[in-house]
Amino acid sequence: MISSRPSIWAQAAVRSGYFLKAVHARDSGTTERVLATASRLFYAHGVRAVGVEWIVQESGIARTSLYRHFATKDALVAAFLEREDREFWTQWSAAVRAAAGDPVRELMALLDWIGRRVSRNGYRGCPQINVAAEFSDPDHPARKIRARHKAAMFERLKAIVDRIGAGHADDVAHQLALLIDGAFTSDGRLPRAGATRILQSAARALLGIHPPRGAGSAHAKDPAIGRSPPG
Amino acid sequence: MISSRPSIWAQAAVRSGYFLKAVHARDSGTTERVLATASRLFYAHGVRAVGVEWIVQESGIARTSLYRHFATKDALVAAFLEREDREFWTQWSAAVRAAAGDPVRELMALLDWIGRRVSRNGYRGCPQINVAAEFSDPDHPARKIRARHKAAMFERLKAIVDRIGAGHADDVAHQLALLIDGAFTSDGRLPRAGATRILQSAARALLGIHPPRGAGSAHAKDPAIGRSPPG
DNA sequence: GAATGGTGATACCGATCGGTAGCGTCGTCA
DNA sequence: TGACGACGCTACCGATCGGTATCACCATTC
Repeated sequence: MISSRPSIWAQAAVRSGYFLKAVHARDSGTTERVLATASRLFYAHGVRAVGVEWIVQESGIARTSLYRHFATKDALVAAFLEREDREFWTQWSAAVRAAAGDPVRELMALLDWIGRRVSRNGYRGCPQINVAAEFSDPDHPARKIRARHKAAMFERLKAIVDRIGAGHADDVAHQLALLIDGAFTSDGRLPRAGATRILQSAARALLGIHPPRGAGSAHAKDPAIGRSPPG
Repeated sequence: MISSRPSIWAQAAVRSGYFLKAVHARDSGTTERVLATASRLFYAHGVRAVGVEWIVQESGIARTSLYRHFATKDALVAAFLEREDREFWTQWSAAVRAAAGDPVRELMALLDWIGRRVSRNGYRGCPQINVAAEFSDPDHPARKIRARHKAAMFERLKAIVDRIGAGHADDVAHQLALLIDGAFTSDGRLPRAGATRILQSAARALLGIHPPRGAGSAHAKDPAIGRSPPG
């Protein structure tokens, strides 16, 4: 591989959701099986470290069937990231919902969720960041999905900061995004069970909010939402 | 590649600086040529995306010579990260030196340097983070070098925060590290020429420091230090 | 002038890469 | 019962992977 991958993504990606082949009517969970296995391996080991044969072995689906559902390995990679993106926002929304109405509490609930997320066993960072770093072509689907994902995160943070009414909302939203992306790449460096505290107190400082008079850490009331996938 | 790489790093790495073969007396810059080329390609495209043949072509050094200086490709990867580590701290120290004595000004100078660093053309994130993400084996040299690098960064930040005398020094140091790692992965999302402002104002908020009365952004006086490599 | 040692060129190794062809099987539906 | 579609299996493709063996060349050193 002497040169970087050519920019053929743009044309091809136009069709049905980043190369995902049309799902056939009688499909019985094969697409899901392949995608679930590939997602797990891609996240745990990195995209380029996982060969198609490995996915075939682990999923129990035939190589030929895999290629009936995903035109190329890159299509599988794109589907992985799209799926992570969807699940991430689902959980984000759920975290916020518990505190809906009060933007400060929403933000705290969000950071509590992220703090727990990055402290999980097997957490290996944000898949969007990790995978995008493996490809240098700016037109590669992974790069585009990451860009969209991170732009969406900024917009959501910006909306919360706007509702809180702090000054320099753009800068503060960027600062919150830096904190969160930093947490994603922290790789277990944050103290055990301290990630949430560190994130929340940082956010309060950035927003100029004094911590509640009583207890030290002020968690969101609702500790639920603790499902799995990475982010 | 069905299974992850075996953990053979530990034993082998004992010898001379992560696999780097003994440099021969009459060596005339060949090691440097290879390492410089490999570093550039690894950083720009990712380690697994760059084959040895590519490095051979770009460097103009024979494949056999390359393997006389580096026992394996992984040795080259480790040497790349070690070198990035050294250059990073050299520049870090230089950035701090301009404001030596006043820890707040040191921190501001540091963040100014980082803000400019991540805004450079061709900046593609922190090589330690990027490369470590490509390997799942915790014993891989890349993982260990990253861990050491990031631990060192925390310690340096902690020392500055201690000198400033803010409360919760550990938490604040972690928060600064999150900001910086977040900036490293920001991939051009921060506003043009605004990275430094955003980092510095965040740091002041975290430290409870009011911005200087006069101008809005309060850069470190000394805009020098602008050399190249990534971080 | 011989020994030494770093270099380059070529040719090769086995393994794995992403991806495909061909064929047989089985379940569903008309 | 026959067509159809999803699937598994085997075997294969050319390309590239990381790494090595061999040998000739050339500069330095004694």
